Amino acid sequence: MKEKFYLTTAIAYTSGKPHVGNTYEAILSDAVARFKRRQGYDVFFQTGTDEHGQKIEDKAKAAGKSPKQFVDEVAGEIKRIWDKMEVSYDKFIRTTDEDHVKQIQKIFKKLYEQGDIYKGEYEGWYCKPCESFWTESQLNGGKCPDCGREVKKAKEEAYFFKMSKYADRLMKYYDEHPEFITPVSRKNEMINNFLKPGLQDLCVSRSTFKWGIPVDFDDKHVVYVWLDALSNYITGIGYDADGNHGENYKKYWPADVHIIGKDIIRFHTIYWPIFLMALGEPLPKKVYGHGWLLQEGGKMSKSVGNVLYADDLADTFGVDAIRYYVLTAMPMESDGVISYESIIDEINGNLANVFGNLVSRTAAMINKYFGGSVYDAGAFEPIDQDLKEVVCGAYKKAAAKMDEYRIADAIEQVFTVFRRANKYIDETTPWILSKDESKKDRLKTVLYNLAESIIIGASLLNPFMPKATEKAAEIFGTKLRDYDIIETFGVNKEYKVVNDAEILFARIDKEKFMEELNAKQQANEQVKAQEELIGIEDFSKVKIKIAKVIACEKVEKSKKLLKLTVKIGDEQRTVVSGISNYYTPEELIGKKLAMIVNLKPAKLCGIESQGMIICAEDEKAGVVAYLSPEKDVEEGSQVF
RNA sequence: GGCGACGUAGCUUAGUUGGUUAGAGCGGCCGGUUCAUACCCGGCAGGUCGGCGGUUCGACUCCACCCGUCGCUACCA
Repeated sequence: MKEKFYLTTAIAYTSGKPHVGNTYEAILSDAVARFKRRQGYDVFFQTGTDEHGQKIEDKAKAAGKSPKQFVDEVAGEIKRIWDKMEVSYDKFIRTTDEDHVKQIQKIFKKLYEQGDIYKGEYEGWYCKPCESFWTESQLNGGKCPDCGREVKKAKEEAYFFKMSKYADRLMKYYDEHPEFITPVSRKNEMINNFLKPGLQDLCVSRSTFKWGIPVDFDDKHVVYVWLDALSNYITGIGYDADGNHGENYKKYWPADVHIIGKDIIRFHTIYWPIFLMALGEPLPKKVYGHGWLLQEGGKMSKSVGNVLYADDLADTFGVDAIRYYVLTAMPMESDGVISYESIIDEINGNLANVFGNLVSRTAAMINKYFGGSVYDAGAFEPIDQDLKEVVCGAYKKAAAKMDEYRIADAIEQVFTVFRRANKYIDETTPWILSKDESKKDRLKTVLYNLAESIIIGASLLNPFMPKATEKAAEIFGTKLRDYDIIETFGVNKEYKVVNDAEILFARIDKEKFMEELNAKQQANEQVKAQEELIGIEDFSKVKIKIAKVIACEKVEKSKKLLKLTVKIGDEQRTVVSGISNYYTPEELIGKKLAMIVNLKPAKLCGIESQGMIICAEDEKAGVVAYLSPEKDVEEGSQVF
């Protein structure tokens, strides 16, 4: 009987369209799922969407839609992208699914009835106008982060989960399963920051917004989104809080791995295991926290309009190329970087030149010398041995890397097959053999060895690039192999190659591409600039005046802040500005600079800031510069 | 502030319990080849393994300190 393997992605939050970095996780997980299937595991791969919470309620409202309407649209978009990227999930769960909702209510009730959840009082900082509770760390200079007004300590009724009760058991689980948190460096963060100081009980209900799963015995409250979201891993495969589990649950739980982003490791390695302990269910075997795929030259930002989306990139470069790229761009323990130039370099280098061209030249020779048909004619030469060893040895090396979730390294191992095969062509020089009638069998054997190497390599590459590798197999008139026979050379007895093999990966003219891209972006910016035109009445709301800095010092408690005392006409004000990385206090004293004077005051590190220095930022060069009048003007002069 | 990680060739990076000439890919330079998507193959470039000490017969790999970069520091997901 096949061994089971259950893996999941984190479910994607439906607050907006996922960028390529979010999509990376689905592709990564898919690569693992496909590799495991080739290895013969009975794989269940679950992904989906997390659709509740205040943020979504707010976003929907802003878009003039009902929350359900809103999440239907976004979830549809996410599913469409996953499908487009060939993510081969077995189940796509949505937290608005009826059976999920029902189970969450049952789970909440069960935990309440057994005393792990209790009713208490949530104490936080409350902003009355915004009707919002904030935590200490969310406050901005001691004030409401939304409106900047005063907040008050306030209490509200809420349900809490007794986290501390399970802390010792969790520690024990960490100790007994050293690979539970991967990379292990994250484990220390969890232990040192949370477990050692003592776990606080977690507030698991909300009553300040509605868009969530109602607590069925107390409908003022909705279930805290993380209890809702995390449980998808069991509800999606048929968990039942009453114990009448579905077949899939009995078969697949516990999960073999939860693949998640590094930002949510805490939820998956502390809260989730504790919820499971409380439910009396086994814990997942591993939580793998991957790094982030970042965009070159700073953050992706929707307002800047430089966000890369996987589906757009796939339209430009192809699904397989983007899958390959995002998988290889990620180092094991840190973040990866994505840029158009490096995508093109990878496509041209490894995909077109090494892999694609190998397929192309081999197919062409088989057609040219033998009319498209070739088999092992038995003309072995010692030089063949090394080729076969490299080709047949690649699986073990790649599989070892996959077991460590070092995907990029696994792919690198596969490429040694193609590199070795290219070298083999130079070593055996088929074009010279072809000129000697007596070497015909040798030539046939050489080309057969190449075809066989390509099929083995393509089979290994298949989990990462499903379509292109299948095409490669079609070119050689065969199918890709599962990994039980991947270490044997000579499985196929003969190859029949198609006549006009299509090019798997076209080379891209990088210079031309970048020029066209720049032209396109400039055009977009112009359009955008026009769209964002404002009237003079908008501008006149902002009062800018020239201020003279009469004193300046560093704010001790902070890294970035400077406290400035400025004179605007007869008035003296205190301003806090985050520019200490760019200016020393001495540099600023005596200077005249432009400042917004009618901004609502805000407390930063306990100091009230009564205005804002305006600065120009050159992100690329990392330069920040304040603006000052070109001629000397009296402080207090207005800027128009 | 507390805890932790990292800093290896122009770039991205491997380096397992310390041990002979520190590996690879990309880029660069030189040479070879023509089956192929101006591809492929070979060679070279020569990096004080962040800095300074220490332990050791011997350290990129262990310890201390310094410099730099980054992560986590709880109820927004």
